[in-house]
Amino acid sequence: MVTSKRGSKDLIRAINYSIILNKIKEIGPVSRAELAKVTGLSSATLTGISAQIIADGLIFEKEMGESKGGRKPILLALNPSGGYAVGIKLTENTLIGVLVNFVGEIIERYNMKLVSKTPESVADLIGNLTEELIKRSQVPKDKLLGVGVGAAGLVDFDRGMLITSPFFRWRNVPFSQLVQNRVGVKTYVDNDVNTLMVAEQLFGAGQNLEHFITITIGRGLGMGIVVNGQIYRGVKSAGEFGHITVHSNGRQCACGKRGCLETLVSDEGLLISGREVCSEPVDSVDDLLQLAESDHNNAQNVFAQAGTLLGAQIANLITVLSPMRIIIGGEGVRFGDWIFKPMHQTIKENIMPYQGEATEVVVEPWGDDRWAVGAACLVLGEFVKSPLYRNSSYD
Amino acid sequence: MVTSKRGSKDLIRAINYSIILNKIKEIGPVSRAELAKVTGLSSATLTGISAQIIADGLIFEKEMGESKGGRKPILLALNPSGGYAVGIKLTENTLIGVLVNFVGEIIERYNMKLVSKTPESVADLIGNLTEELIKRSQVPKDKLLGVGVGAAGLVDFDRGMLITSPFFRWRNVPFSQLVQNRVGVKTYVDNDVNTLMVAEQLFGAGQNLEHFITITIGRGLGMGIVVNGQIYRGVKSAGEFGHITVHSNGRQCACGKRGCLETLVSDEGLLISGREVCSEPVDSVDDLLQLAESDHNNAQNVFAQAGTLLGAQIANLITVLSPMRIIIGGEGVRFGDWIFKPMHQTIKENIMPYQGEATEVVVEPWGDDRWAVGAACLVLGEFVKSPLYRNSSYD
DNA sequence: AACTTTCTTTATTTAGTGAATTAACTTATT
DNA sequence: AATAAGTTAATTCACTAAATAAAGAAAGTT
Repeated sequence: MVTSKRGSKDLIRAINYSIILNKIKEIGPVSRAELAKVTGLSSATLTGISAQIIADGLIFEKEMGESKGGRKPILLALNPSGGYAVGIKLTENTLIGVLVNFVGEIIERYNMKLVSKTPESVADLIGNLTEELIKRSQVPKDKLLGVGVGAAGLVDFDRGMLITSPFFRWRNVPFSQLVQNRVGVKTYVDNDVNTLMVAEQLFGAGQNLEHFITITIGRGLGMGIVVNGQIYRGVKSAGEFGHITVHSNGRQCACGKRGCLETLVSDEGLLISGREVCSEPVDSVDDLLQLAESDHNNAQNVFAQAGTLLGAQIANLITVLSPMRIIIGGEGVRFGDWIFKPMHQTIKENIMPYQGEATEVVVEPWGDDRWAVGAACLVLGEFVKSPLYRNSSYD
Repeated sequence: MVTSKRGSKDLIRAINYSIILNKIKEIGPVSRAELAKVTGLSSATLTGISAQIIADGLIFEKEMGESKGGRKPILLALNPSGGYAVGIKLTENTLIGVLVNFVGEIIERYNMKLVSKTPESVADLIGNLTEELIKRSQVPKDKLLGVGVGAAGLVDFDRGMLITSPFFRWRNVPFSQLVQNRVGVKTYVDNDVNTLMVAEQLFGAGQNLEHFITITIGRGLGMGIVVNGQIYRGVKSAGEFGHITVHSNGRQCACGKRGCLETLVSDEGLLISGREVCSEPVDSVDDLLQLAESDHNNAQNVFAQAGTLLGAQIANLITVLSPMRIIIGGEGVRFGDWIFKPMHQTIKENIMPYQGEATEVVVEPWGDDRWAVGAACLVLGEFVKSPLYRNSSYD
């Protein structure tokens, strides 16, 4: 009723191209014959389209398979060096950069300190960082498929606009355009949680899931939603999970409201709670974590209460959205059982008996370059995504 | 990444057929030339496909338009008598039936009392009701496009299964198949909130909205979600809004949990709350409503508190999902400002300053046959829906 | 009579398909 | 071991159908 991408030969091609590419990613290495079987396409079509994807460099004839009593199958697989993407996480003072290959493996890492914080100078520095990554990795420049940038704040992905940016006080900056002008390749900008989610979707715990949710715990409390294999963005930035109201007269939040979940479950929220109940000096959440691990009861309770609150809200999320999986990530993953044990317990107590059990809640191990890898996956995603969900046209 | 409907000539045709049919529904009566312009299809294609839709009886050449300095345009419009659908709402003791035309207008109404409550006898009675509706309306039988059934409880739409049914204690009943065998036309079964939502989507406040949410207040507290123009169902029945936990030690709910929103905001919830605070006899929510309207302070507070609770949860919903619109319907709409004024107030106080304002919350006027009309719209929706979102295949 | 706008017809292009063909094996038989 | 028969994989080819551009017909206005 809303979709209006019109049917054309190019669309057919693009759809089938994408189906085949995705199946190879999913079950490859795999023969053309097998692909024809699982996709329902004819073997003739498979010959044609696979030739095209090979010409595009995205897949290659990797090896011969075992014979099943006849000619040996030629197994097709994603070509790791078929293309590369640069991913950059924008933080308050630093650009964290990675260069990944077509299967999401990190080839090169490099960070740069921000000196000036105007949009132009940050875009320029991203250009420098991109060039540095390419130089160090010795990847041919024309194999760079694009640059992805992940940033905190409200982002209009389709227009590549940073609507608000907490660190820089920018407003409605057409950032992807700025970067694209500098680097000369297609550039995507998205909210950092969404970048992380795309990484999970392509190469992580979100693979082949129609619906899943990602929640990140760290400086803030973020959330991303995938519905029918595509990121759901709502009219204006869906997924502001951290700004759910849990206490109508709670702590003041930076968003302007009071009692947001984030004022209790986030680095700063935990820190404040910790200082309220600990007589020891608590300079950071890591201090608080240390206290908890050295058997400090009040510190443990701070994490436990945060976990309980988080669990209650996640349970409600499950009740309303019934996702296949909820993936928890972010720097806060290091709080471990102190927070996640009570969280799981509370989820269990608050979901519906039959309906809620269908959702799996997993805490993913965390690595510091995850944000940046996610940003790079924005680029890769555009190649793997179904054309129906893509912004770019093809006719 | 998930979608796998393969590209074929039939798919192109089906997509463009659907685009044109929808555009005519949206902006018709409209000329072929204008349709070509807004859809991006060639005029030749428009000639071909419009001829086909006319042959199918779904549109017709309604009238001539004004000349703009050349040949007068022939305006195409949906054909109200292009097809008819029967919609049935399953309640505890009664079948509420309507027959609607292709543009959703009610042609005939009829109800039947349930005598036996086995799946087979209910399916049989639906057959009788369908035949009665057709007889009375004098609609030619071959113009009946299908039968839609709306039921409370958990429904597996794709399989047409009633997983659980609160009124009848059925379990995993393949109900659409049972009815289809009896009536001989395509039959769809869905949760009643979803049927209502499809009606809003096709002919009501949800037209041309990519994302919106429907909330129904009545015997229960239901919710439906439309994302990208399609109903979002989750893994297991998304939208159990009534079973969000609001008080961890609250009232016992029929679902097995405690403190569900529904135990406070629903006919029964209001009734219990009313009895707790009113000395007068309160036999039904309508008694309570009467008391409120005759200036009974405690009764008014019962509604106000329910409205506040509801508003707080809707605000959180907006924060997380950022839908374009939230449509509130159901029998509870008659509580009017007693409940909706505090609801709106609380929503306002609890949404995020910038993000939340993008969502509009509307209370729709209620009619008793809405449920049944919605069920009929399940059938019509299958004709208007984009083939990409449809279950049925076409090759 | 000249111009416009709407709609249809015609020839062309192109993507998928089934059937036939070629390629490259394994297995049974002599 | 040599050969034939059978299998599976991949490609080639003729065919079909849907969109399209371009040309033409229809029906107006100026």
